[in-house]
Amino acid sequence: MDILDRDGNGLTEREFLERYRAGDYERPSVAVDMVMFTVTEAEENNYRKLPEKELRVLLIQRGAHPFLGKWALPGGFVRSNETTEQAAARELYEETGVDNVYLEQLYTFSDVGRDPRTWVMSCSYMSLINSGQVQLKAGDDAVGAAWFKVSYRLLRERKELIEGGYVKALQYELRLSSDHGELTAVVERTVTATETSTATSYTIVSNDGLAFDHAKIIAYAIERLRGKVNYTDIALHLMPKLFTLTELQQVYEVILDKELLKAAFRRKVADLVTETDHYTENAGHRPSRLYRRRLEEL
Amino acid sequence: MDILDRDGNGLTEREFLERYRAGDYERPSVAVDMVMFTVTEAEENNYRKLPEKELRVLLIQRGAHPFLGKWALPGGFVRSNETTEQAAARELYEETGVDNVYLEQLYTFSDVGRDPRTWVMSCSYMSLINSGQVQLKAGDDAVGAAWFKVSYRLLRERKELIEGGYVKALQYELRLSSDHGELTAVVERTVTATETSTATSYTIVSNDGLAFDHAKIIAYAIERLRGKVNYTDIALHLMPKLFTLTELQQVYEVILDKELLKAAFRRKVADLVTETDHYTENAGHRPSRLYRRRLEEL
DNA sequence: AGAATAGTGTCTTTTAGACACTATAGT
DNA sequence: ACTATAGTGTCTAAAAGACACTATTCT
Repeated sequence: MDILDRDGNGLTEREFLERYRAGDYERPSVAVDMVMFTVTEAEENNYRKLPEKELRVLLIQRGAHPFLGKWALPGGFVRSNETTEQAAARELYEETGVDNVYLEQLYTFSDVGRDPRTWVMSCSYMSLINSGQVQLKAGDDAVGAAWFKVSYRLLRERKELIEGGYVKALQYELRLSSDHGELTAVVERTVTATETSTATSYTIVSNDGLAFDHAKIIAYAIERLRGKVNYTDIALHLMPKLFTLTELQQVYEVILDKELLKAAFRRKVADLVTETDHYTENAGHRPSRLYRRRLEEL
Repeated sequence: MDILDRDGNGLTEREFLERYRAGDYERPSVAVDMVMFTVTEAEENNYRKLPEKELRVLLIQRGAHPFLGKWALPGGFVRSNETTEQAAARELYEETGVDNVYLEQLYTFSDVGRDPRTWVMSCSYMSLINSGQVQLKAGDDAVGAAWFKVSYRLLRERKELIEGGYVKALQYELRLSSDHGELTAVVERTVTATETSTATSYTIVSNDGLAFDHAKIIAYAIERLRGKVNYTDIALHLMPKLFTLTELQQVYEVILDKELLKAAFRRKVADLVTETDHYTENAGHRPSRLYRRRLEEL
């Protein structure tokens, strides 16, 4: 054994690890919180009109303190024999029974006091579930879970010059609605730029009905989703196996909260999809070709 | 007090919290690991030639087990009265004496066994420090810290069709060099796409000289940096207060490891910078206008 | 003078935006 | 026949790529 492998106490790594005892300093609990998105269709009474798409997020009504009765993101604590990713997949499966869906780590929230019980950090994940994979049990009150329709809009914009830089504060209104009522929160994203730094922080300005700092996490997830929609095929994970280009466009529109031009949209997604020989039937208009997500690489 | 505010045990939230005792389930330690980038200039013997820029990352040689003698990212444990962000800023200041620099959370790594001592998650941060802010003490062996030149290149690419999808594996060679020698690692990014999901994972294929899973963290940071350079002003945080457009272009080139066209580059960064009335002097050629980062919003 | 970089003009190619036109099943 | 959507063609505007040309200082 080389002398260089021994530390200041003359121990080898193996000896060191055998003797190692975790210190007594305080450790946080680490939870995963899941922002699970799906897209659903509103009912449409006109037989030939297409139903409108809605972006929805799953929330669970808390049956215990703290935030008793408030709505929270599904989540749970990470166990010592799993990664945060595995914990997220586990929670996802327990909550919705779905497996093998798009899952992406978002951000680790660690504000002091974000959980009134004890020191808890939240490692948040976003998952995209296609509407076919999970059946929405409307009014399934038993489990206290519901899919809330998402609206996230710029409310106010403030720009201020400070010494050697500027502060830009954007307030967004987050509105979540379901049969169980409507939850509203205002989340502010503040960008502080100085000579040498740029820092972005999120704060909850007002919050009616959401537990913990979950308004912030949902806002962060929506922003990530909106950002990625434009340069990845992420939105395709929200589609069923077969879909029309108009349906896909509707999903883009509901995510971005913005209307898109048909011709330009079709050019843009052309190489994200593969056409099939199937068509829609029994609509009150010209049938539409069905596509699927392109899996062969370009 | 409304009856609805009481939980199954008849407790109000205040009563619940007063009685709350953290459970005995195991908790992880949470560390922050800092990927600190800066750009330095190589010496140039020809008086009229511009010195080449180099992207560098700060590493610390471990003086204790585990990974005794290996190089690691600076970092430390998060304390219960601070956020991960504050812990990151604290580590940054302790390590380099700089303050008020660009800081961005990257990803939380939680692989089981990533730290042989105990259960440790790493919340990683990237910081960009302008070369003027921190003086590189070359050969300052006392603290066991050194700035390593970064090279990160695609080594191998493998694509494979699997049942209902494909797997794409990209191997990158990470090469870090300084007066203290050269460290090399190969990191693989694997994208697994199926009908309903797309998952990306990183693995360390080989590793010579880096501690823990830090090769993975550095690779992740470089990819984030490369991605953001194209659509944000992030690279400007690596510049001194005054700089020429050619210097800025060199920084872009060293980050992207790719040559850029001058005219196109200047158009692209035009509204990220503000021109000043100052010029470089005593170069063996035409003087160059100096710019600073644009802080007034567009 | 000549080396080396600074800075601009302009042509081409690509991409995005805008909008109009044609096509077609189903009641 | 008419409604509502499907799908394409084409013009324009903006952005990116390519390259050549002129400008300027210091040794």
